[in-house]
Amino acid sequence: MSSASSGDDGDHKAGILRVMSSASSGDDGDYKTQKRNRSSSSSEDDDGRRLKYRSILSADQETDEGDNTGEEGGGGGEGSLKKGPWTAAEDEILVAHVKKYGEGNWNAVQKCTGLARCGKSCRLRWANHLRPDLRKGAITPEEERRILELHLRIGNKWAQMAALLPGRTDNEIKNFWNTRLKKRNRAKLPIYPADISSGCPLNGNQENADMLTKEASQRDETEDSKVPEVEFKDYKLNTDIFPPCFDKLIGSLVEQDSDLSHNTMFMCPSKRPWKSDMMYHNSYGCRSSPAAPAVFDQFGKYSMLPSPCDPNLYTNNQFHGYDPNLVTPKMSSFEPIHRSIKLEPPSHQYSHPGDIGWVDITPSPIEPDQSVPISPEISRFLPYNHPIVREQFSQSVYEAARSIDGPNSAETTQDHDINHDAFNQIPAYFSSENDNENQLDFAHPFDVLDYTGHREYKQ
DNA sequence: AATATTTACAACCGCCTCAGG
DNA sequence: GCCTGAGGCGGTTGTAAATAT
Repeated sequence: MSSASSGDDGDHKAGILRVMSSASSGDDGDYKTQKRNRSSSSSEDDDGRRLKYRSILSADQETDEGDNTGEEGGGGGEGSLKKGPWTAAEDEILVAHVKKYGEGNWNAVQKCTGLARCGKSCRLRWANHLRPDLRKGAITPEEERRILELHLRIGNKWAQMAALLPGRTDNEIKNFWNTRLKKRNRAKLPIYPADISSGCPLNGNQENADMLTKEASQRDETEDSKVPEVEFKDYKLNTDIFPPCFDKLIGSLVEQDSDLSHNTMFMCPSKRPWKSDMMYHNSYGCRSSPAAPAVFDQFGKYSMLPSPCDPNLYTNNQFHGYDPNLVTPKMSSFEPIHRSIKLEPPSHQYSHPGDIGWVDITPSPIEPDQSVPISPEISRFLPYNHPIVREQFSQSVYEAARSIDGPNSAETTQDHDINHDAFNQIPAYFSSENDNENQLDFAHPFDVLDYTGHREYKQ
């Protein structure tokens, strides 16, 4: 303990220095890491904080312990289940029980051991603290990046994130995220660093979540609890599908409007997955189809483009494209959300400003006679990465951008700094007929162009 | 030194899904 | 189809410690 505290001292100062310097640089800093390291270094096997917590609460705990022993004898009645911090003795009992009977059937713990804890509490205690495969200590920079990327993709799906971060618990990740969010909110920093927000698909997406679930289960099957480092790097636009300008485009959307990028647009809209839903809201609060086009190649798979929203949705400061039914004002106690939002199942409607009722935003089905950017016989059945398709698609995007910004601003496609309005014209794919998930991998870039009706490029 | 604020973390709560009867 | 219990998940709260003022 004494050695730990002397070590703490050094860390302490280093921590302060680092905080100070990082604060001025606007960086997140390692304050938390320092603090956590200190905490975890005080105890190898258990986290120091909990020990301190326990000792501080000793008076209370003593009586509890007494109650426990007395309870077993005195038989605490039904309703006398204990709450609050777990004691070492309770931990021992629970561990012994799990060793003997395995996980599950948590309600039996109380009956078998006399432990005055409800099944839920036992499960939580085991899962978050007693499991042997838990990874103690601070969240590493790699893990942090991973968390950011995952959150960007799937939102507040802590359990799914935990499945992809071996040794970390959903609670841990959630706490980490909330603290981080609060901090960055206060500092008026964007939630996601630019390199992540511009390189990752957007969250709140069921496909992403499902994909990650599969990923996690595959990881479970195949082993090893180490997250391959390669997954932390090189997130980039899938240029097999989209021209490089899209990278800028999406990045610029995130970056240019800090108000948009700050909180709202990436909040996960749903508390629960809706497995049966074929239509999903993306991070813009708009519905998307599972068959929406693949854009990014993270994890070697594809994610989704923003689904077709009314371009007007993006032009207002209030960002009306966000379905007010999707996020809750009680999202958290520290008000990370600035706008009126709530968590409810995805609606197939969105509230139009000024409208009392609801407006169905279901796009009209694409009419075959009007939506043929290029010969459908060719483009629609060519592979998405076919050179012809790529070339023509690239040209189409260029033309689309030109049509918005005018011919004078028509630099090269790659250099063109597509502005917010231009983004509104980004074609988004939508088809209620293409519900087959397999379609995802074959979503055709030109399908994307149909929706917005940019047909100038039609040859 | 005292007080206020921030941070990290554990634990609980309520809701949900699912399986079994 | 309904009910019930178990388990899972995400949101929230409470607390000590660390840090700032």
